[in-house]
Amino acid sequence: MNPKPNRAVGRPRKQDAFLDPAVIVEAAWLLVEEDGVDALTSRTLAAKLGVKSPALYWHVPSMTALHSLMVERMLSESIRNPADGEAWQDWLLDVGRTQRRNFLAHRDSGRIIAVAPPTDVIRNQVMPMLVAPLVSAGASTEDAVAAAGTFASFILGWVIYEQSAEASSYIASMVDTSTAFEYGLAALIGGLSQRLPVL
Amino acid sequence: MNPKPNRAVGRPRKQDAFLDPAVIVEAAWLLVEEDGVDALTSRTLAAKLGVKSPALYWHVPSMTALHSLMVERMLSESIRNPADGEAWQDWLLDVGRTQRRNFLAHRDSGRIIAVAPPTDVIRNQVMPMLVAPLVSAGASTEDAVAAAGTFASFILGWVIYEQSAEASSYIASMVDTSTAFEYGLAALIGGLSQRLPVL
DNA sequence: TTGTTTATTTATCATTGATAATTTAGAGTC
DNA sequence: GACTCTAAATTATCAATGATAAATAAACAA
Repeated sequence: MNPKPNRAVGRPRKQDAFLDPAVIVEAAWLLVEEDGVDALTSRTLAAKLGVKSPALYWHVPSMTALHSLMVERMLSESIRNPADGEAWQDWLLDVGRTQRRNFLAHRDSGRIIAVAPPTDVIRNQVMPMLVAPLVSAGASTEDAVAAAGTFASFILGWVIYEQSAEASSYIASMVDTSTAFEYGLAALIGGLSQRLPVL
Repeated sequence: MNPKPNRAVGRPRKQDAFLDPAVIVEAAWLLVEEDGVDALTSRTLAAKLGVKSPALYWHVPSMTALHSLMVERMLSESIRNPADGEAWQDWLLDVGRTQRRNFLAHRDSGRIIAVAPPTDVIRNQVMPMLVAPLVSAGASTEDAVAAAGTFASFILGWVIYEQSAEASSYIASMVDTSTAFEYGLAALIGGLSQRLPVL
C-alpha cells in the first residue's frame, strides 16, 4: 500500500522508506483522494509514508511546491499531441474530455490548481503542447495562445465548480453535468473554429 | 480609514466599533487587496477593524463563511439584467468584461472563489440572473444552464490564471492579456450563438 | 578505522482557526 | 435611579499546522 519502491544504488537510510519527490506526490494524491485536500498536511502525508514530517522537507521545499508538483503530474498525464492527420478540433475535443475526466479523478484538483504556481515543466512543456498544434494548423502565436488560454480556463473553472459539492449539486439539480460540459466544450471549440483562420 | 459607520439604534458597545457582516466583508476585501489573501487571518482582519479576533465569530461563523460572503458581495456587483431590447450576446459580452474587471480589481479573488462554497444568494439570485436572459431569449433550461456554466467557468479560470503572478507573466510574455481575453470571450459567445437556437 | 555525506528523527516555534469563560454596556422595566 | 436582561465584545486557551534547527544514524570513501 505504501509506495516503497526498490532501493536505488547509493541511497541511504535506516528503515527502507526511501522517499523522493515522485513518491511523495503519489502519496499526496492518494491522501487527497481519500480524505480531501484539507487533510493533506505535512504530518498526515508523512504518516502515510511511514515517516516524520520534517523528512518531507528534505525532498520538497514547501507544501506549496508540493501542490505545484501534484498539478504538474496530473497535467502531464492529461495532454497529448494530435495524431497524424487529426484535425485540431477533434484533438482539442478529446483533450478537453480527457482533462475533465482526469481532473475529476483527482479529488479537489481544481482547488489545488488554483493555489499552485505553475512549474517550469508546466510552462515549458505542458502549455506548449496545447499551443503548438494550433500554430501548426496555421494560427498566429497570439491567436493560439489566446485560444489555449481560453480552453484551459474553461476546463479549470468547470472542474472547480463541478468539484464543489454545493455548486455541483446546484447544477445537477437542473441539468446533467456531463451533458452540459459537452455542450460548453463543443460551443467553445466551435467558436474557436470560427475565429481561427485555419483548418 | 477603518469602516466605522454611524452607530445604529439599539446597538451596543464599548468603543464605537460596531461590527456587522457587511462591514467585516468590506474590511476583508481591503485587507486582501493590500496584502493578499494569505494575509487574511482572523487576527489581522480583527486588528484592521480595531477589535480582537473572537469578536468576528459573533458575526460570521467561520473564515470559510467569510470567504463565501466576500464572493457573494463581489458577484452581486458583477451581474446585471439585460437592458430593454439588448441582444443577449451583447449583454453577455458586457457582463464578461465587467466580471473580469471586477474580479481583477479584487486581488486573489479567483483563489477565493475556488475555495468558497456558494451562498444561497449566489445560487438563488446571482446564477439565475445569468441564466434567465438566455431562457427569455428562447433557450431551453438545459441549454441556458449549460451556457451560463460554461461562461462562468471561463471567467473564473481565466481570472485565476491572470491573478497568478507566474501564470500571467508567462502568458503576458507571449500575448497581450486583455486582447487574449477579448478573443476568448468573443469566441465563447460566438460558439454559444451557434448552438443556442435563439437570437 | 575514521570521516563525510545523505537522509531522517526529535525538539521546538510562531501562526492560525476556533471555542469557552468572562466582562461590559445599552435597553427596557419598574 | 436601580435592576435586570441580553448583545457584543474581551481575555485566556487549545490543538493543528508549516517550518526550521539540532541531533543522529546509515552508507560510502579514504
